[in-house]
Amino acid sequence: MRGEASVLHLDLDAFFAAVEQRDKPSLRGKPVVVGGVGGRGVVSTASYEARAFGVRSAMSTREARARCPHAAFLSGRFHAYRDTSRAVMEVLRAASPLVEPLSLDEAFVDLRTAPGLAGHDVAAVTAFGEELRARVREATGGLTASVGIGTSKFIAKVASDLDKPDGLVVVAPGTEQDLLRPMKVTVIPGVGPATTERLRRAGVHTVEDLEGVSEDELVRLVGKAHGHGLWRLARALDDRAVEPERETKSVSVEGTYEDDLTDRRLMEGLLTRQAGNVAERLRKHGMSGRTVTIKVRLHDFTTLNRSTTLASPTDNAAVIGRLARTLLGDLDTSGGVRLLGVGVSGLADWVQDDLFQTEEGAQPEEPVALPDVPRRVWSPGMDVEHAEMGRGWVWGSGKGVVTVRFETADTAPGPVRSYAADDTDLQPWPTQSPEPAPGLP
DNA sequence: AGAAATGAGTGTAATTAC
DNA sequence: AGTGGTAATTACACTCAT
Repeated sequence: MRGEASVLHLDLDAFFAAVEQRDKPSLRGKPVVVGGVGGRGVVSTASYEARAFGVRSAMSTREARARCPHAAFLSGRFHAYRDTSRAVMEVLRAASPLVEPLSLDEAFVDLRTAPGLAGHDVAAVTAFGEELRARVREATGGLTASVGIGTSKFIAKVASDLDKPDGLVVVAPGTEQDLLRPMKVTVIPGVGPATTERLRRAGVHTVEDLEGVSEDELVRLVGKAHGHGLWRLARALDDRAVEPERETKSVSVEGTYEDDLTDRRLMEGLLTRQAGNVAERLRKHGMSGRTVTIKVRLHDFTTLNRSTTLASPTDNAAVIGRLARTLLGDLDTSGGVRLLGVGVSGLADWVQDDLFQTEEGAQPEEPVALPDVPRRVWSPGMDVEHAEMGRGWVWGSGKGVVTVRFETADTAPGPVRSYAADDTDLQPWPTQSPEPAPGLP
């Protein structure tokens, strides 16, 4: 808790959907839903137009389609989100070097280290925040951001939610408790459905109610660390620093399949492939880890984890894959499996250079057939280029036909054409293969 | 010798956030 | 036709060593 309002939280409004509307003029002002488009997908982000129909983040895409059938349903374009995010973070760092990104669309900025910010009175930080919002809009081709400024991370984050989209709220020092007391306990970070339910049973609904509960009682209700933390946050006590660098503690890959898996050989093949992806990412970071974990979600949504720890860290795909398959062997998957995942934790930021540790002399693994998960070649929303029509994006595909709308961020809404799915005049754009996952510089 | 306390390490599940 | 992917934190149970 600082004496002055010098923590800023910035949140881009409906980020993924806003990027799509920027790059697809025909979708501006229309409902847009970004997320998984398959039968088991969930909504990642809904534009405000879609929210008006009750579409929400984390809702199943099926339900979103029921509520807003005329929305554009797009799988994501993570390269575009990552590039846009990078531009935003650069703007923030130019304003103050101490920036803590929380995700692609959110960051804390420490205003104590902002050059060109004379004082931290409410008027000064308000002007600073507005200037920052303008620069973000400038740097992103028109995306809006909501900003909150306060005496701590907690307050800044609550504040950025108060007037979104496209708003700014500064919480004057000393007014924090008045702001929080009438709010529901769910405003407190770390209070999700489970904690809310426990507190509800104890008759605690608001922050003010929470303030009336002793620390001992809270610890009894929700556990030691959480209880202590809640007791403090209920009083707006928060001295967490803005941390620009946070080290990775685990790397994992998981996937949900369109149909439940029943074939053990197939599951092993998929785990093997995931192990390869994890190993590749570990090596890219120059890291290795000792603990290998698999995650299995059964047909009934029961989720299991199994892990094992090596004597020394590895980044070897074959080692990770073999351990993953062994761990799967302990489980009863006869009812079918909807999700499989592989992760490595206990990371060391160096690579063990030990010949005995490598798989040099090992027998080649029995190659596992990978009846691959059908990869959607033309996913809705993806960028394409046509030999004659130029750049556009995939509206939809099926039955061997792809429908494309030809427009970009800099054009007017463009025409729609359909092609055979195997038409070589139509190519993904940009030509290089898409980025696997967001995360790394 | 044996019991008890302590702390590190491991494995699993639960919870949360974004 | 019901629920994503990645990561962090914590609780709790156990084992092992001292």
